[in-house]
Amino acid sequence: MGICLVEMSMPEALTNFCQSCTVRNRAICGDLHDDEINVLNKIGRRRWVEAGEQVLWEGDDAVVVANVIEGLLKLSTQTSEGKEQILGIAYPSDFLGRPFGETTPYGVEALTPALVCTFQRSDFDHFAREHPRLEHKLLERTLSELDRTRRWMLLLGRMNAEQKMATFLLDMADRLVPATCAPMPESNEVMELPLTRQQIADVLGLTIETVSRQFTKLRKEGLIDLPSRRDVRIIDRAGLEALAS
Amino acid sequence: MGICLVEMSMPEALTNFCQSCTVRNRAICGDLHDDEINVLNKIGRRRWVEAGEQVLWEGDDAVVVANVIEGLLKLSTQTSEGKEQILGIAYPSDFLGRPFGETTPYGVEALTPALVCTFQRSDFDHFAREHPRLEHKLLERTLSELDRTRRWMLLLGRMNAEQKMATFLLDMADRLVPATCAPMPESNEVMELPLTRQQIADVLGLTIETVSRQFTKLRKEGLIDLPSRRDVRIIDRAGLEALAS
DNA sequence: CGACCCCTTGATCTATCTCAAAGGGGGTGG
DNA sequence: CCACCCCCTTTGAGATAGATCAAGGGGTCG
Repeated sequence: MGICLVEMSMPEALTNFCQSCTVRNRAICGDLHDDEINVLNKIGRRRWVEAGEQVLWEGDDAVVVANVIEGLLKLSTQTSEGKEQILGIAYPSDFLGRPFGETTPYGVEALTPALVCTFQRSDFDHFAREHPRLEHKLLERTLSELDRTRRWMLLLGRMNAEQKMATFLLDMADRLVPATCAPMPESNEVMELPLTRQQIADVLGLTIETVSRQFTKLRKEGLIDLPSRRDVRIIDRAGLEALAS
Repeated sequence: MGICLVEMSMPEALTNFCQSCTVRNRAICGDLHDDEINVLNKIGRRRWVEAGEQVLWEGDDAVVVANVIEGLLKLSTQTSEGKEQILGIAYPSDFLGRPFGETTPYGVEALTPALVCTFQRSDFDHFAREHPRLEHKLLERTLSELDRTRRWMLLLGRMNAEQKMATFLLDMADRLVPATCAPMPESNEVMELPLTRQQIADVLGLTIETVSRQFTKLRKEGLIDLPSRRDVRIIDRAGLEALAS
């Protein structure tokens, strides 16, 4: 569908990152003209974060927002007792943080090494208000994210463990494809999960043991294969879809 | 906080509803100038819907969007087996529907008699793209709604029935106040729930029996009083907050 | 007055959680 | 290169919160 460029290793001395940004066409900056991009480039800063590194802290004053350029991150929050709920996974071109807000409403942590393009929120807010095309892109993205989040509410509130797992696996299979430049959904392709069993549990509102048992169950039923801890091969997509219903 | 006008019963012969709209200052049209409002007024249509009446159907082509002027509505979706999950409650000044999208992602049904200001989505999209101030308001509203929805994910995924109920009651107490023009949170004020027990269950991802038992439990513990089916008096707000944690 | 709907309460069942212990797999240090 | 260790995962056994099934109560409306 979209053009999927291989990242060029540019000499980092080049100051205008945006010109060579691999996600520019998909991210919210995609509709800006070159002169506008140049202004945005001046207020943004690229940063690599390691897997496991925290990028945004829940409850902090919302001082930075960011665009994901490469890698995967998780958005999460927790109860006062420390039970975690993962609110979503951020993929390349996704937007992070809370523009026009006082506090960051969720924590963000890298699941893989990730490259993010960060902005001071005040700079970003100011720029956005002056560039309706950027605000429009952000609006479309936020509306889509709201739809996705609401669909996940149905999973959390009304599905059993089996339905949750099937839905999760299909969702990952769909979303991981564009993120990894893979060809079209070869149903029997192996996908590498960016999440541990515990993190999958935190996405689905389950415990790690239940997730593990469901993996085993789906494998024994011949719907999936588990070549290694992190890898899953979907053998019977239609079967999973029937479970996810 | 905000000014809370008593709705004037205007002669409906007046064609420019916007000029006297009780939610105009709070809704997304709030920042428009008079001439812009006049254009918007021409493409919008006011409509009363009865309690129980469906306004938007999940999965339909997204042909209309709307603003809530008066009354309360529920947004909901369901599993293929028919289990319902309520995704949120829409209050006066809230926005309904999916601008810039193909299909309506959730159903909308009035909980009370409600007055909505509807637009053909194509008209609205067109108008919005030409009026950045309106798009900005819509963006802010969508961002807030996303935050709220994500907070609810923590409830659905990681809270037990007691925590869900306490959180629900506190949330309703907070949100019902501005909607009903009541004075400041007189903690011992009775609030009239706009939801049946079944609908509360559908908000919280529980069954009606569990909701009923939790109501009884909270009443016996002296945290709330239940003067009638639909009425709740919060007796011990701090106690509820401790449970909601 | 009766029917209907919504709500409450009780009894039982079960999906999932909790607690516990035993595999691997991969990396590190000897 | 091997062995050990650590962490993640799997599996088992038992406990339990909430679901399910069932029955009865009470308010409201025709």
